[in-house]
Amino acid sequence: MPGKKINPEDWLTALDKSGFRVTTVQENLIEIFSRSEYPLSAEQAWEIARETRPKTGRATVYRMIEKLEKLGLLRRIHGYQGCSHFVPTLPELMMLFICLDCGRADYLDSQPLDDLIQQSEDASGHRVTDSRLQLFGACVDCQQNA
Amino acid sequence: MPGKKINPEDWLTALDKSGFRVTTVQENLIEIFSRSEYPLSAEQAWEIARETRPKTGRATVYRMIEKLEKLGLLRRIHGYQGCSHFVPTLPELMMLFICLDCGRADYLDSQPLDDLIQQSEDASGHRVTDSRLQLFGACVDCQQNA
DNA sequence: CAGCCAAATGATACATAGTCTCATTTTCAG
DNA sequence: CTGAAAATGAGACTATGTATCATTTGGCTG
Repeated sequence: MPGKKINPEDWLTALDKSGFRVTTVQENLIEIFSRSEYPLSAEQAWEIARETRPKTGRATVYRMIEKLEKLGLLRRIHGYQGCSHFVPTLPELMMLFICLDCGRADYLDSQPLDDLIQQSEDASGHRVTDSRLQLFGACVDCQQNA
Repeated sequence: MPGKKINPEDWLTALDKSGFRVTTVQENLIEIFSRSEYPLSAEQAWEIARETRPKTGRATVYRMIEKLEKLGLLRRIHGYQGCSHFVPTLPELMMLFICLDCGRADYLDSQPLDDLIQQSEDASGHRVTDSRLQLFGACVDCQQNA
């Protein structure tokens, strides 16, 4: 379902270019986030990280997430229940669909959202500088298996 | 800016009709939520509640919010930073704009959002059962004062 | 390649947000 | 008015996230 792939190498390059040091912890965490088909919470990422590097500290994971978010590589999403899960940012602006059955995230074309925002700005007079849209429901696969 | 008003009496009636008991704590909290122009967090509501009823318990506020949410009177929104603020639900479906300067919430017509969702369903094949959209930026008033 | 310094890390204390429990109080039907 | 059920308040507890600081690490310098 994800369709789009992220290359961990690119993330490490981006870190390096931004003046940050490239460490083994970071390689590990980047690997985890970029490979996951599901939005991960910080705690989930920490758990997975300790499978291969048991001494990984909790704070490191949070710091890393913050860093990746600032670099625009990771994007915070607001799940149906929880509020802090993360998915890799795609080069194109996209909006997210989350399947309530299998939990997977699917990226959708955001052009319609851009149009909607434009429309709302015109109608209300407010200036919109940021937006959060997430759609929830049953994905194509889960509809068939139901 | 809010434009729409909520009548506390209606909320109490709704509680009563649903078989819940009507208490003074609830009256107080309903008053607080229905009067506020700003989305309130549970902690904020608790703080305000204790101004007039110092002994109000924290758990009571959380329980009350849960109840009002289940009755569809209160709606959880995801602020720009925080993730759990609440606004009164309006009879019509509406989407929210939050001003990043003054913090106020404005309700916008949600028809365009319905159309967008329909469009996304058709394009992706997923079935959308719920959505969260919030717009952030500068409201009309704050743009003028800038 | 050895040494140095700043960045990154891990451990842990702390902070914040929210839940659970239970004894006491309140509501309201009879 | 009275009793049962619901609601409440106090505080212990959990989960999630942040701050501090001594130690380790990466990678540049000579």
